[in-house]
Amino acid sequence: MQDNPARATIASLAREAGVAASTVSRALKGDPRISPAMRDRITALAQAAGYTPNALARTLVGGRSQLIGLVLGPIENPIYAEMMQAVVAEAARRELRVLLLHVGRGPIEDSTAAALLQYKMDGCLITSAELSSRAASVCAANGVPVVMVNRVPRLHASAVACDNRAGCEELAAHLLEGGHRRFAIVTGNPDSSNNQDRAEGFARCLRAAGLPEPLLVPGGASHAAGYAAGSRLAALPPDTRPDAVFAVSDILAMGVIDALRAAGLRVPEDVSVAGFDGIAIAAGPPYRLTTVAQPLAPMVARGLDLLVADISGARVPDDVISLRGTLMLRGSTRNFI
Amino acid sequence: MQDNPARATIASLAREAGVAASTVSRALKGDPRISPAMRDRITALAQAAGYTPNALARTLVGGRSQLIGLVLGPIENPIYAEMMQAVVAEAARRELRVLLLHVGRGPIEDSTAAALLQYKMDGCLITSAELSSRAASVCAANGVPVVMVNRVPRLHASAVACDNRAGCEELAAHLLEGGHRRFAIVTGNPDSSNNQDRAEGFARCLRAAGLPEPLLVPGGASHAAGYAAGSRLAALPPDTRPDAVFAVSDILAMGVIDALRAAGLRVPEDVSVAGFDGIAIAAGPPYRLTTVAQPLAPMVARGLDLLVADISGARVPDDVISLRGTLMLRGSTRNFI
DNA sequence: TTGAAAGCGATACCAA
DNA sequence: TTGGTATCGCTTTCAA
Repeated sequence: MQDNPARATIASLAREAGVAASTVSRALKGDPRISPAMRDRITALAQAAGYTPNALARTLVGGRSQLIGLVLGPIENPIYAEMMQAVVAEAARRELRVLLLHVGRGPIEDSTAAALLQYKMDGCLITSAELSSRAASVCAANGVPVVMVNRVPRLHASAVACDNRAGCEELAAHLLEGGHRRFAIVTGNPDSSNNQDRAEGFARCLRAAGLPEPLLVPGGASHAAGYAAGSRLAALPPDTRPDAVFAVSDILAMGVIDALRAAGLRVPEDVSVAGFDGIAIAAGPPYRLTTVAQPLAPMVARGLDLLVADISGARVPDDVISLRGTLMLRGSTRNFI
Repeated sequence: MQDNPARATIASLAREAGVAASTVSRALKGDPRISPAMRDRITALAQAAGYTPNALARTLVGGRSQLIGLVLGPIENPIYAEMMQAVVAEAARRELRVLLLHVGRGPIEDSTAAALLQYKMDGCLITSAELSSRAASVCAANGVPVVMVNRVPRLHASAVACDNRAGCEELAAHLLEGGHRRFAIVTGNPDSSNNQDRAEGFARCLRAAGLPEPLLVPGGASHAAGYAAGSRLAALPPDTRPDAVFAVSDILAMGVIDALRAAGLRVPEDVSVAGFDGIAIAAGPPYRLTTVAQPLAPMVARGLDLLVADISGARVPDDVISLRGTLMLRGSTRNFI
């Protein structure tokens, strides 16, 4: 079924049908002022010839490219892979193609950022918690619409993120009700707004409940960082050891749990551990992690809607959308009471 | 720094410089037969105007689009996220852009497959172990070069994969030397050539060593599947329980370990467990998984080289490249002797 | 309802 | 060394 020999084009179809190219173009996109007979004839011809429109030529004329760029966070954290999957699915639903711009840490290379302009991408989705982002500034400088997912907006841009505050409140309330009184918070990278919000939001709830300041343990963004933090916690004298640990991300929490257990402590019997994100791998054994699950698909969907709106010229005034996460009560935390 | 107001084009630069468009085009790409003076002048102008070439128009003329499609396997397995990162990095190095075609299980939607043609992608990289692949047949039917990474070729296409056989031999030899005699193999999805090769390759070594057939436990492609398999192993009467388990992928092996431990067995003291892939998350505690690490970056690099060669018309006769993995001896296996 | 022609941005060929 | 022009595939006025 080889048909390399010159793909069919509007022109070739027009020749074959003995009509003008414009007629073919119209017929193919269901222009109302084309006779049904003509439309059917052309459609059949196109079908037979295996015609595929050239999206590039179409874009050149002045239309949209239907291409969006995607900047992805560090893949050590499975949340980004899950996010990517959601993006691909939701984008496909909107007939958008996803161009991978950058993955992981480190500044986006100039050439990659340039691609954004060169390929006339309609917009850009930035799903990274890291603050820095060359792509963002390139977009801003060139009027390319941007939407941030999973982070607060920098520069001016719309954003959709999980409601960190509400999530932390629910989680904190649950742990407090469960009888926990000595808390530790394993923090994330300081350049991530999410991490800061979550640590701060959680701490605020403890204060509101009249508890002393929680122990702050510096973490990071990986299992290893969580493990290190967990080791430090495990090394604490039993009487100062927390009875509940909140790690600002699931991947961190997994590391914490592993370290605690490696040190002979039981989770949740000796220490409760909770996270934030809702990644799949942490749901089952051996973690059964209590966490706040981010509504990934809805977040991405809203983000794309915002992007599409912005692309369409609807001057959305830099919306910032916050979606509620879902508290997932699982086996890594317990009730003392 | 807004400069939406009509981006600079070759034509606008030509007008500004008072020369022909063709001159600008040549000057910008360092055509040898353009006067240094002219080149400098135009380059400066372009710089000042913030000129960015329109890759779409360039492609339309007949050149390559520098766009390649990427079909990614199920993201439950971290190996695919790591692979994606390698692809983005290696592609960038070759000035190629990566269009995300499909992620995870399920047939690639028609619209996505169509994008392959519509956007004039130069080629396609398929990094999935699953056999089915709509993208592959679309490519084959339309003469779009394809290279498979991490799977053997179907249809005709080049491929680069890890040498499953050699890896399994090394691993098996190590475990045999360590004194293990009763083996179990946790298999993967039957539609994955890698999984079959690995299970078969490992079993062959055992036979060669004069051991009885290993216990075959059906697994899958997820931690959960591994956990289920591990649970079945743990439930075996102690005298029939294997002293070494080989899971055909790391993510499976992790599940196996978790299940064994949950059942009160110690790894590696009671049972050794080894995997295949070399994913980052399994390297550290609590798994410290002994495994065969796939040379991801080299695999992807070779894959792209093959693809680029094919695109350039060098009729490579469907190469199949096999790269050696690296045996990583870690704490999940032990030596009895 | 259909046709003809202009043009999107860049390249390449043929002249000069 | 530089200029003009055709062309890639498609859309979109403007006519007919």
